[in-house]
Amino acid sequence: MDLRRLRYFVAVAEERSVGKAADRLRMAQPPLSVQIRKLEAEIGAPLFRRGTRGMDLTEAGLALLSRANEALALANDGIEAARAVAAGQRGRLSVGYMFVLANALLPKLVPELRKSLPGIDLEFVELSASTREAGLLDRSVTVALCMPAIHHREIQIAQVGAQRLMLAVPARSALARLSAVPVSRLQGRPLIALPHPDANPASSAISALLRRHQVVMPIVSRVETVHSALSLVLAGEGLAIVPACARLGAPHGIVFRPLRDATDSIEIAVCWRRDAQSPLIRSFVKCAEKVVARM
Amino acid sequence: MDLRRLRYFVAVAEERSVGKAADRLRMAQPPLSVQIRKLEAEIGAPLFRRGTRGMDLTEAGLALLSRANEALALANDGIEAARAVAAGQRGRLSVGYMFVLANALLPKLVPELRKSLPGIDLEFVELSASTREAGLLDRSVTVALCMPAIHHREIQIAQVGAQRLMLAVPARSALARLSAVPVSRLQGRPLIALPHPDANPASSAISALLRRHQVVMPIVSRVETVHSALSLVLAGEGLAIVPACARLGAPHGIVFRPLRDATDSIEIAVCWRRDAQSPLIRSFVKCAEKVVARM
DNA sequence: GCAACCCATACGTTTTCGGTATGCCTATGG
DNA sequence: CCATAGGCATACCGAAAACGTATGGGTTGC
Repeated sequence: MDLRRLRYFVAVAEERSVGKAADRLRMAQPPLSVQIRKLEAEIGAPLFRRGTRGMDLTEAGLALLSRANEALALANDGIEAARAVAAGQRGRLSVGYMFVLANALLPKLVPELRKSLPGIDLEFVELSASTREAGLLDRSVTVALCMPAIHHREIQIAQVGAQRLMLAVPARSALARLSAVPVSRLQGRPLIALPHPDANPASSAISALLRRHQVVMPIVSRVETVHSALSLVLAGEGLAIVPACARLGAPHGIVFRPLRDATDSIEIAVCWRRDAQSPLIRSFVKCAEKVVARM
Repeated sequence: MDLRRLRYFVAVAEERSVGKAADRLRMAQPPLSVQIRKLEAEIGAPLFRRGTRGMDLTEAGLALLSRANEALALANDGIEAARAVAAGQRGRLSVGYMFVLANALLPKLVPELRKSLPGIDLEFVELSASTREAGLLDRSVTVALCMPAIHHREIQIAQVGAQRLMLAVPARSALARLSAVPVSRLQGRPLIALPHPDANPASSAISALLRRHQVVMPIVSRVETVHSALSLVLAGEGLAIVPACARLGAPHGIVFRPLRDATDSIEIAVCWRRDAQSPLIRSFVKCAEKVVARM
């Protein structure tokens, strides 16, 4: 069953003439005549009545015509759809994000994406530090908004911005009275830490900052998310060093102070599988850059 | 755009492997690999991710897959439908009939057709003596139940029965008292005639009968249909010679009497275009014969 | 480090398709 | 009644596409 034959058949049926159809198809009349007869042979019944004034569909031919048209349309539609998806004009984009970025980014990012990527079905999935890598690798998300980036052989990164590190302290703490806290003042104070540096470079940025200032903070707890850290700060367990955007959505009773003499920051990055590189992802990165820039 | 390529594509997508798909398609692996790449070249984007453990659909491939499946199904469906129509297992049959036969035949014919031709859309169209031929020639009806048959170069005939000619007289007429009327008693009586013999052989059967008995009946009216003739008989305009089946549905006040010494009859025939010959028509003829036999 | 698996490439053979030339049939017109 | 024109079918040839076999390269797994 060849789609070309169906196309030829439709042309002949519509023109009611082999010659006219051959003209429309930019081919000679004899081979078209042959193809029509081959189609009839394949079906086992005549599709046309040959008259002296042209060809006329039989009932069997009429039965074939409508479906042949639909089949042709569907096949064309299929390749067009595939092209559109490949070009990033249509398709699905599953956006993973870390909760600490949600309040700061999503309210502006989502409308921006809907505007920049019309025709794309968007899905948003919250990722945790421990699942974000797997989510990309098993393709359950197409892109991930991470802080910091995921470093992995299969994963590509585009940094779209950065967040300064700030100190989170209880509002009634003595440190809260300072407009900016010198790093040296942290010496010996208990730290609520994010996952171990080996697994999470965010935490490693904090370690590097402390090490550079030769400050030691004993780790009293390790938590999975920034907001869990803030909860423990509020509970008086210790202090936390977190990206600035964590202020949004932070519980009452916590205040954020810049660290004097420290401009360290954590990168905000878009991450995706190398082999999933596509125009859609490029567009997403552009959107993310734009939104982060005016964050 | 070749349907074969789509079939190959679907096989590879389902088997997630060129080798397995080639096996299923009963072909070697290399040409299948080539065809897939040609399809990708035609679309302008990769449809599969090649891994070391086989092939995996990309988003573009996924977009194509569903429509490719539908297109394949439609194409198959189309050729199956065409075959079914050609075999008379599906399709449309437009049945023309003359009103004089309707009361006698249709109540039994319609259920018989629905039973014998399941899957066929039936349509019933009343034909007049003057339009029945055109109805067949322009294919607005597929078959025509006629009395008598249509004689035409393009039209084929199957006689399925015959109806004796009977005399139609007003109930209060003197002739109505006879159980059978000798043809000689018709001498000189006014006749309500059907269309001229040249155009209508039914009328010519009546002429032949009268001529054979050397009886002359002056023609007082010519009417289009048998039932119009009966109306004029009831009005006292004259007598009519009509097929026996005209009794069914005849107005009150008319009686029908056999003609003594005359066994003349008019054929009931199924007529159809020669070039529309089909299993469906053969089945229809069989049904008509069966129904007419027990009429 | 070798075997197994899987896809890609190369090349020769076969099938299929398209073009040209031509024939047959029917309608039309002088 | 013959001639012409229009339309489809057939025959033959050259070109393109597809298929099979042989083979290469990369990765996984024992």
